[in-house]
Amino acid sequence: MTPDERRIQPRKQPRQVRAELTRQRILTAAAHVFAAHGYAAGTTNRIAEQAGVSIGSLYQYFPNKDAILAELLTRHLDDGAAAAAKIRIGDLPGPIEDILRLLVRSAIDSHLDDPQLLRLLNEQAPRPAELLQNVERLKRYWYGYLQEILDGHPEVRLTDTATAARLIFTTIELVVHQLAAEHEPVDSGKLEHEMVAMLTRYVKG
Amino acid sequence: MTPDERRIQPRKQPRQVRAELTRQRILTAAAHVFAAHGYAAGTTNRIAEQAGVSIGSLYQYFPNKDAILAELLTRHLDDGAAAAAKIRIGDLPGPIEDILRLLVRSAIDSHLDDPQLLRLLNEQAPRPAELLQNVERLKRYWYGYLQEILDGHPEVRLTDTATAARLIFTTIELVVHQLAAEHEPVDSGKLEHEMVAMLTRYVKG
DNA sequence: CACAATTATGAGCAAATACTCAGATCCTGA
DNA sequence: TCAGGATCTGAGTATTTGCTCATAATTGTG
Repeated sequence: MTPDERRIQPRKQPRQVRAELTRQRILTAAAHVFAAHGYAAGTTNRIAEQAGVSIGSLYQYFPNKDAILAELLTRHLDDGAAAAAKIRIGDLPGPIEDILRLLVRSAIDSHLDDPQLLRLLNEQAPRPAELLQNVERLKRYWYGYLQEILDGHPEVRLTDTATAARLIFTTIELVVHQLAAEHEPVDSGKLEHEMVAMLTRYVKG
Repeated sequence: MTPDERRIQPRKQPRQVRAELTRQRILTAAAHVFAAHGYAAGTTNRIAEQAGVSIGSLYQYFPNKDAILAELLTRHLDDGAAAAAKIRIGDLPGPIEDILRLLVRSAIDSHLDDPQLLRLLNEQAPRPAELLQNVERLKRYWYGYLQEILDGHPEVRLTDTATAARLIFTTIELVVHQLAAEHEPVDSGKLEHEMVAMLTRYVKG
């Protein structure tokens, strides 16, 4: 076990239901606290308190504060991967607009429940190297996947599909996060409509 | 002087050149340190050290850590306002593509020098209320300004120009930041080209 | 030069906070 | 039922860090 892993791996595997419940309560509480106070001000004691659990219990399942955030981030990444897999199923051509709409909607859906937290994960988290690699890997996967779609779709008229793929992915990710978390959030229907319009017109040339 | 102001106002006005130099060195150092370590881990002592100045001197010109970041953010906002003003001068119609290119290029330019720091300012900074209002105000200004352009330009075919303005502004801001700061930054020429293409096709319907 | 104002210094304080550990409590299997 | 393992507790520790203040050095001025 490398020192880096030790920073993230759970200290103890829960063996009773009670323990697993505690773990979940801690994670839920952490999500709330981080979203409300930010990472630095989201203290471990505060998390424990919000979870209705002693600080000692918290450290029985998470070796340090980073690990808690890491777990939250991992979950989000898994969700992203699942979304990617789901979309791949409906791979058969179909209008490019529909594909883009799927992507946009999936982003909106997965970030509508707790936009504050997701922005935090995306931006404010001090990520250990191992996790950064995961993020990087998933992002690369998406870039490649998107480029494949663009390259293979008859409606698409783009020369630089590599740059386009990065642009599209980043636009969806960031803009949805931002506009959904803003002081006066945009109507998600309008957002979807305009965003899909923008991307569709873009790729169709 | 309200307590809120006291948190931001410089403690002392420099009266000798030496003092102004010190102030500048502190700000430059802070930009480096914040960009390299993030806000929380960018300690005041580290900033002072990087500036080659004692910690006491730092606190002679900045009442607290937030004030340093606030100054950096204010500068950035001022740059943004200046860019807006400059663009307004060339207001006369012209192809919408040129206008959009101006916006995109201005964003790229202003964030190419220190993308790390600028992302930080945008996202990670714990902002005192007063500053948040400034950010909010400038953003609103941009939204309104962009919508005006869209509404008044003959080439533009959009129904929901309000949402479109928010979408365009946010896209430019965030995507430029992100892609310029990414592990393998995009070529800024390509980025400009694709981004302008996307926005232009969008607004032209 | 003298002397006051300005600027610089940095050891150290107070507060915050991540994290530990020795012991109490609870659960389960035989 | 009950022993032993699993889980929980929370006061306390070690460390970090924003910030102060008494003192020293430097600069402008008459």
